[in-house]
Amino acid sequence: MPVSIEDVAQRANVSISTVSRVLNRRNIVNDKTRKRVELAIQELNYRPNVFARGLMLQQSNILGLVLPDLHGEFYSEIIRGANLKAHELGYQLMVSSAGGNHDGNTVLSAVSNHGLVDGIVVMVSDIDSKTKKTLGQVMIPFVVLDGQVEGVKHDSVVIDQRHGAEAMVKHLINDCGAKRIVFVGGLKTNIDTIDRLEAYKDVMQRASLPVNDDDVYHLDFSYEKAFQLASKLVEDWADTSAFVFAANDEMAAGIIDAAIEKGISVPDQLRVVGFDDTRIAQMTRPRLTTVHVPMSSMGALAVEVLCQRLKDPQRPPTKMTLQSDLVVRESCGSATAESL
Amino acid sequence: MPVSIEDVAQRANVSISTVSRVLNRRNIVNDKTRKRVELAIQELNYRPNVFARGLMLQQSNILGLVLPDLHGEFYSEIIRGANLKAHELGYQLMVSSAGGNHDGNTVLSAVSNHGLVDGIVVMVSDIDSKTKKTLGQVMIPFVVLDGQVEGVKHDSVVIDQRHGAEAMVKHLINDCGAKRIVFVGGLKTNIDTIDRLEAYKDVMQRASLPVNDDDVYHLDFSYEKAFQLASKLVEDWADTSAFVFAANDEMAAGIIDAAIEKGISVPDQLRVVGFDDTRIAQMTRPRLTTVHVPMSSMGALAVEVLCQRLKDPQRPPTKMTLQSDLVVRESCGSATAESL
DNA sequence: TTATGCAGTGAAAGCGCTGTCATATTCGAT
DNA sequence: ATCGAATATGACAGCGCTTTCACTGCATAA
Repeated sequence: MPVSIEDVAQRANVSISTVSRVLNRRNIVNDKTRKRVELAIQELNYRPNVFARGLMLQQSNILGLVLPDLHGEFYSEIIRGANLKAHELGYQLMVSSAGGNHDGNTVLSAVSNHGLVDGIVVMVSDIDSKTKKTLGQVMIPFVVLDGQVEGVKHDSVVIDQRHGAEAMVKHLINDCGAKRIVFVGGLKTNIDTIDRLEAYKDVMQRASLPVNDDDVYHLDFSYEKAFQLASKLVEDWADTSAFVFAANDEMAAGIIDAAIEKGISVPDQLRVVGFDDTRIAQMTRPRLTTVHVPMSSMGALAVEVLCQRLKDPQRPPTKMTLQSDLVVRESCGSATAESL
Repeated sequence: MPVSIEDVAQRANVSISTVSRVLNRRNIVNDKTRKRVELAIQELNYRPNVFARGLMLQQSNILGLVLPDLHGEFYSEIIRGANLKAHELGYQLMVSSAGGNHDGNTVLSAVSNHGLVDGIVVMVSDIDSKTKKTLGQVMIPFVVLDGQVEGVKHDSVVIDQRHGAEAMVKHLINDCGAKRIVFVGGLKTNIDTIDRLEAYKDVMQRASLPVNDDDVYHLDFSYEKAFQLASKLVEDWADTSAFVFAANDEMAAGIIDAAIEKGISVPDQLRVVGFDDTRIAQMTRPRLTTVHVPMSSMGALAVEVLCQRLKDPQRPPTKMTLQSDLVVRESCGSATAESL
């Protein structure tokens, strides 16, 4: 049933070599012959077999995208950006989640060493994940999204989280008059959490404000956990005029909702800010002051860098940095709220 | 650099046939020989080349997932469910968006006719999309998610939207005392919109309530559009005690926010309900009464059905139906709100 | 003894393609 | 007429694998 290059050759009355030449636009094929071949291709609706081609060329035009998880808007946007750019550059995208109940390594090494994909974009959000070790063994080009892997040469695309995080904390202190800021992060080993927490501590110290370890919480980025935590603590926070800096928008939303449930008004009695600037940030009331992270750009840029490496394997490792920016809305009680 | 079956054969001192036999666990290989081969495989960290294998076997263990769009939590959850199930069954998933500025057909036919994927799951949300026509030409097994394609035999996984939609409208009328319900849908040609609108009209008529065409709006499922529309109409709606039935949660959220902005209280002065039961539904205040659609199950089930078809190409076309259920929260003003 | 069967293995034929090399044709210049 | 170069095409090897078929021993049956 599947039509092969042989069929096309027969119909066009040429050899398969000529058909191949037409397909690959390599050497010049006589105009008339080319027309004939192209017609045959069209009539038979012929598509070159990817496997045969891959076998010869040792490449597939498929890129792998391995994320820690597929849950939520954050990853969804990365996928979207990556997918768009991949197609733009003539590649297909294969998405995998390293997490879940599956062993990330399995997936990763399966995908990469199979020779199926030409290169991969990996997001490593956990500081000592096994994924990192596995990456050391990966024989194909890969770019690390939002992280670094020691001892292995690779390209990377990172977000300058510090910039946004620092701007946020400064804003809370200088413009909103914060004296106490509670930090609600993700897991202790999570790279993003670490970066954001450090920025928070730095700015606090520079502003001569105390950094109380009791004011640092490590959850799992989920709405529910944040809601639960806040349900217990929100009254105390409000009483002490504390600000809450959540490491993502979802947790910020959970905290706001917990506050509302306790009859505490945000931002009048409690100020809460988030991180990421997902659409959630615009859906909470009050809308979230947050740090904008260009998620789909991350995906797109990572794919782009990967493709460049594929084109030129010799180029020195690149590290691209994307900026994160403070977005001021209402949840921090600041006067300078942007309009919708 | 890449180690081939040849290398393994040499190291184990056997022919490649034997190595292949060990790999495929087909004919019985002598225990001792097998051990030797397995050792060699391990020592060399050998992985069969996917292309060579695909070329012989005419199959790749890759499944395609083609969605109308990759934006938002709805699709993200489908991907997640599909991905998990695919890995569970030993397949890789390739995700494509038919939408965007890319021609869905191109992607679809490229993916399918290339012979790269063994089968595809396609979501066709537009009633007369070109995708449908393209599907007619697809030569590999495919399952349609949330739709039907006339004239072509295929499996499908659908959501019984009517059930949920009817339950919703009945609830609004019977339990909440709605006399006028405004319907805010997606595009006129969108399958889901059509289903939900029909259910809405049916129930309205059966309840002897007027269905005013002016009360039916067609937007694009986005928060922003819904917000804009509601900003103009929300006061009129509130004055006439209208209920708003939005065809997804995002639009419902936009409408609620527009109302709040105009100083109209939800659910006291205006009642708004959504559809899908994405996480957004729990993040709005008041939380959304909505219809739960099992998104990740959709993805998983579609993959499962596809794999069954792959195993048994002869089996008659299946149509699996997933249920949608009313979830009552606060935004409809009903007394029977569930707790968080 | 010769025939028969069977477990275990190797040789070799492709799968559909690309790319190298050889061959055929044409044309301008000797 | 003869040659060289340029142009256009075909024959064929080989990518790494699976699978068929043939072959080798060795045990059992006739």
